[in-house]
Amino acid sequence: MINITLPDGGIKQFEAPVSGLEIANAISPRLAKEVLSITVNGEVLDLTRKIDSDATIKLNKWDDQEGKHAFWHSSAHLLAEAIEALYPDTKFGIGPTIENGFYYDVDLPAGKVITENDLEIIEKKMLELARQKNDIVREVVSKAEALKRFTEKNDPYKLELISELEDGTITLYHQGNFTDLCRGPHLPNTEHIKAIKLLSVAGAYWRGNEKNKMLTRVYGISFPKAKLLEEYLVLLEEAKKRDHRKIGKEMDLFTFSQAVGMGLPLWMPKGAQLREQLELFLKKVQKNFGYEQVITPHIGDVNLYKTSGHYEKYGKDSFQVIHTPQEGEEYLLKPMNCPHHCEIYKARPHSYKDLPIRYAEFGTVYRYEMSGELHGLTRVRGFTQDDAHIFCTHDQLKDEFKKVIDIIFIIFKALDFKNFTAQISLRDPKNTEKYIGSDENWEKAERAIIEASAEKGLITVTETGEAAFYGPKLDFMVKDAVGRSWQLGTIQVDYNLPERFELEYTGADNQKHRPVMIHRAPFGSMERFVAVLIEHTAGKFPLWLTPEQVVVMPISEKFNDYARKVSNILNISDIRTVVDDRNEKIGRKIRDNELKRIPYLLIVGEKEAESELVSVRRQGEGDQGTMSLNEFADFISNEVKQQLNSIYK
RNA sequence: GCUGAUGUAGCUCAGGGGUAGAGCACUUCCUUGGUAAGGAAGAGGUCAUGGGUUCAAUUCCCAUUAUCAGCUCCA
Repeated sequence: MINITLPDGGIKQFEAPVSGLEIANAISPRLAKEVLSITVNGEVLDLTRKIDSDATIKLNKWDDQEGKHAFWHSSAHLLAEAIEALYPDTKFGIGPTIENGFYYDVDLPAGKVITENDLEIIEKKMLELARQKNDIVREVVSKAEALKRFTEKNDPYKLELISELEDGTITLYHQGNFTDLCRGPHLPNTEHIKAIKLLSVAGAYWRGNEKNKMLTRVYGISFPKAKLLEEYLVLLEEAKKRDHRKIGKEMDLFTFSQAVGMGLPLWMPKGAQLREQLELFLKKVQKNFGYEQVITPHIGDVNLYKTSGHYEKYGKDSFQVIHTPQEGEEYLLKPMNCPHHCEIYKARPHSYKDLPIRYAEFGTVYRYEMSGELHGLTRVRGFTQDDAHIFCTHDQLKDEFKKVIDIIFIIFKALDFKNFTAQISLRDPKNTEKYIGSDENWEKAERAIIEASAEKGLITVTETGEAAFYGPKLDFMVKDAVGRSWQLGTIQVDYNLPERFELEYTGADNQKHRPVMIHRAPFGSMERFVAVLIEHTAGKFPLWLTPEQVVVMPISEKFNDYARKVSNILNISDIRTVVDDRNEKIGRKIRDNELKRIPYLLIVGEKEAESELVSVRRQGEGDQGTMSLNEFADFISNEVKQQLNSIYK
């Protein structure tokens, strides 16, 4: 007899060996039907694996990540089985699970392609195979045996994978006529897979290397119940409606023009208004934190970027140099603001008493992203960073770092970004020659970042070897509507540029010292930030950001003058208004869908015009009553203030 | 950059080898006088661009270009 400890601490005794499925059955037959995998002493295993000694277990169902994992992994095998049946002689790469679903990389026989239209056929085949209720059987094989089997199948990808595995650790999984090299775990039987949707098909390089052959990758998702699939598809549809490209078009925020060039966004009046509000907000915060605004040009002498080292690293792969009538004179569109700010720092001598110095600029930069990388506003070729560079002493580094984290917190709070990931990127200690700067400085900087993050209560993930070559960094990632992760805020410590630009300050000891530089951009870039903001809010911005807060609507053209007067008076109080001229021959009529995005509607007619009043309606909430202009101005300012005050708490 | 898909009115899309279609938006007129509206008429297109096949191409073929999905990349 062996003791099996359950998650609630209860212990059950079984005759060894016992399988997960048998344990589940002993608890309840219904559980046995729902359970998908088993965690035994922390290791996730097939339900059919025999346990032969005391163990702590957890039975994983659909709601458990481990359960979904096994489910989707088996679904990937089912996909491969279906493809093999429909396209004989296909060679198989890998077929893992992903956050939502699974994919399989396949190398189709010459001349065959899978297009979106074929997905439905493959889906049907998968369901047909699932209904055969085949057991999924695990087999342990020697390396020699594995190599032999896949040599027979003539599958170069699996052979490559096997050749890298250690003998004794190799397992195969069989279901029906299909066999795959796989570590598992899997479902006991394909019958659990009841609903399948193949989502897309795309190319993917074998092992992610662009020098390798491009395989066909089929993405899919599967569920134990049809209803769950329906719900997921609805969720996907909802996410698509929040796409910033769609909303940006609907709300007239920004556009792209082929005549201007790809990846070069054009901000329309309302988008510019939104962006301006964000900029004003950050400028105000930064002012409180002791930043000074600077302004630098969009181009710089090529030699500036040779000094900074950027030209050498990226010159060939970026926008090319700008020539002038003067022979030999060459300029570059600026790909970053740092060198310019270094030159500002350098323009005057500095005392340790002046530090830290914080130069901020909404600096527009140009980077030649590869054409396939461009994506709405999230990845563009010309964008504005909310950039700032802090020049400080080593001793001030940690404190400055913490202050930058504070700014990022303020912004994320202001816009209700709760689901962000903070990632600390450190250098690879085994490969220190890749990085510049002394070991001592690196250790100091890394410690400063780690401690500053910890002291700020930030939950971080740490990536070793992901640091920039000039210093460690802390990045803030936020997900868009469909779950793609984008880097927004970034804080980077830099030892490289102060060195290259020979930046100095005079210390208390009357000696020259080198300052440390912090690059930081809380939004990351205005473009990407606005994109993510749109997807988070689905275009319903907080009142303080809304491009148009109030629409004034006269009930007839007789009251147009009064409507315009109302608008002007409110504008003086910084309330962004627009007049609906629907009853006048000249002027702009506010479109219905436009109207629905404006929070307040002021109706003005005879009663209002006589005693300088407005009738207020709040979008979605109906009549708010009649009030004087001053009352309304206070009313709306209070709402804005409330929103902003809650940010600082 | 790679693989695949797509490009028809301002927007969302249908169509198809022989005068180019719808809904919404737009313009004008009418109605409506406390209203997040109603009716009628009108205007709007080198069917992404350039070649080819054809008596005839927006439609078929090729190339280019842009967009979309994914891969790769992201100072």
